[in-house]
Amino acid sequence: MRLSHLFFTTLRDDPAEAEMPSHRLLVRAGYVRQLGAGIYSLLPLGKRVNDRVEQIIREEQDRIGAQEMEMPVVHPADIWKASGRYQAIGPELGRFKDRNGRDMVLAMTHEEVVGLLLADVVKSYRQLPMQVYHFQTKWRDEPRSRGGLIRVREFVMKDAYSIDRDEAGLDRSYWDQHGAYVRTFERLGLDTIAVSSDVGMMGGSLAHEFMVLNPAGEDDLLLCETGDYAANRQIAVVPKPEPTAESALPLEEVETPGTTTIATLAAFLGVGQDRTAKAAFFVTGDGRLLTAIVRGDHEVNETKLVNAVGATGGIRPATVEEIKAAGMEPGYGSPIGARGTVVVVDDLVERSPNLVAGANREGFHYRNVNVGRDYTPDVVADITNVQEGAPCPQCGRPLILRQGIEVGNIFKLGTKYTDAFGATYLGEDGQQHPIVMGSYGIGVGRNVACIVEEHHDDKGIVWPAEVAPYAAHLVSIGAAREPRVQEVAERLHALAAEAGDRREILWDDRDESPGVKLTDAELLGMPWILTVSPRSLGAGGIEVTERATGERSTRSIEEVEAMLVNGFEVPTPVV
RNA sequence: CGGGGAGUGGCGUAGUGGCUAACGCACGUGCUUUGGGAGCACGAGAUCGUGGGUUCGAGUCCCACCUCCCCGACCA
Repeated sequence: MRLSHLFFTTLRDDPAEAEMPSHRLLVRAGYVRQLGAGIYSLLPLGKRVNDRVEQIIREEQDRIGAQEMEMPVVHPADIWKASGRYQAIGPELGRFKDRNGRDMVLAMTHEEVVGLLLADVVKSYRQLPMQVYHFQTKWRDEPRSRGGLIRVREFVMKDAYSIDRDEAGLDRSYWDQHGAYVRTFERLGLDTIAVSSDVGMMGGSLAHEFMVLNPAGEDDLLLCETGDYAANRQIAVVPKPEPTAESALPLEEVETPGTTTIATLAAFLGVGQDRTAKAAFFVTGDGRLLTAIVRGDHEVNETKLVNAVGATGGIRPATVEEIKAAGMEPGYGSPIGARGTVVVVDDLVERSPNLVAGANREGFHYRNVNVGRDYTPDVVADITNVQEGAPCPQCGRPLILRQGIEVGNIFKLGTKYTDAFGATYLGEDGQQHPIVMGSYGIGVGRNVACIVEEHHDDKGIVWPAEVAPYAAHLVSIGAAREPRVQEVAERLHALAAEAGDRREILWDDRDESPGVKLTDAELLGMPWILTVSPRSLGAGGIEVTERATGERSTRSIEEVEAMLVNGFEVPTPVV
């Protein structure tokens, strides 16, 4: 490809609104352009990287026997009503009406369509197991997109679905996908950690997220240095220390002016924060007021809270008015004397005697509050965040807290969607059985961004060879003075084009100064930079620079021709 | 949706009530230049986010709205 004809432009200045390196570099180097919040166009270079990433994902899906297909982006809303998600999911689900006034949906994912197809296609156990997948655009009207391609509203996802007879089959499919993911991310040049995760809106029984560690990541991960524990904080559970046994003391109201935070309260009373209980207030999608009680030195984990009370529509923080309407005083709140609220108590608080808690009166708290005696919980559950340094449940070493970006996930769905669509198969026993499903997602664009996050330097992008849009970047210098430069460049360019798509090179044939061309070559990030100039020809051929290391050497024209045809390096085969 | 910030040629910015809206980059033409973001000359390119208002006069002040970015609640 001749750069003079490539649909792109580079920017000398960093775009003002790009903060993450991947966003900044992909915009500056002319790979992507933004259309709106969380909506991006892929320019030709970006499209080629995207296609390379897709191809790697495709090869690893095919390797485990998954079959590629394609399902629509626009769905009749009926199928989402049938699964219950039309009602359960909020405004992030794109909805519109067609010309006949029928409710329609922009797909966020494709479990419903798969469930419906299974009911149609699968009749017998003889057809199972199977896996299908597709690359398709998803629309998720996120409350907030961010980080360039890291979190967008419209994106292409590889979503795969496993189709099994039973749990044992699902387990095999699940771990097949796990293996495929490990190989995929390795080939993409991404260091990932598989962490246990929440099943979220998908429903189901077991899930892992593949995470790339990145300080700008949106998920908090708890990791053990030995690698024997890795979990998303949303679901991480570690044993809690047993509170010291004490007999319950009489409830005592104390004046605690101006102590609306646990820190000020504990300091005022001269007790540890672990001897206090704090209340947090939320409202569920179906309008229930939740009063969550955790120890003062802990924080509420909203995912666990949602799961503890089965809040399908999610939760939001309660307003001051809502809290007061239940007879509680923000800043001095507790369930004591409250009414019309679901009291959810952390299991540690339930076991902890004689805590300080709010008196529901401005400026007052109670000492010696005991669960069961002074108020009655509706739900007792683990609803706290695991904190950094908590003991690893496997080996007891202190856990490390890191931020991660989710580049892929795998879910054991079970029969949620096949039940919804009556997808059953006739077993060997002559009976109908529900088909058991799993679902497996990888966000393509997010992976592109994460690759840049991991593979760049202060000059620009440094693509791993397998995903680079072109095999090499040819820079011709001084062609006006020396006709041979142009001849050699023409020949190399044509030779590479004939060698096939994966061998094609980008030739900067523009009439630009050497500085501009070399700087752009580094910004664009092809793994090899070939420089042809009167100087290089005088030295015996072509200067070959490895982008990642900066190592350069002069090779004869014949050597470079051989490289173009045979590849600069053989991609490491992944077993 | 809450909090913070920003909308001025393609990009980055200056301009905080007063003349024809300025600068750098990028872009076009010509000449020079050609191994690390070249030089000179000429040139094209802006409804200053939108609508209303205040004023003799608004990019600048006021109101409303829209959009984008960042921080929080959600997810590939």
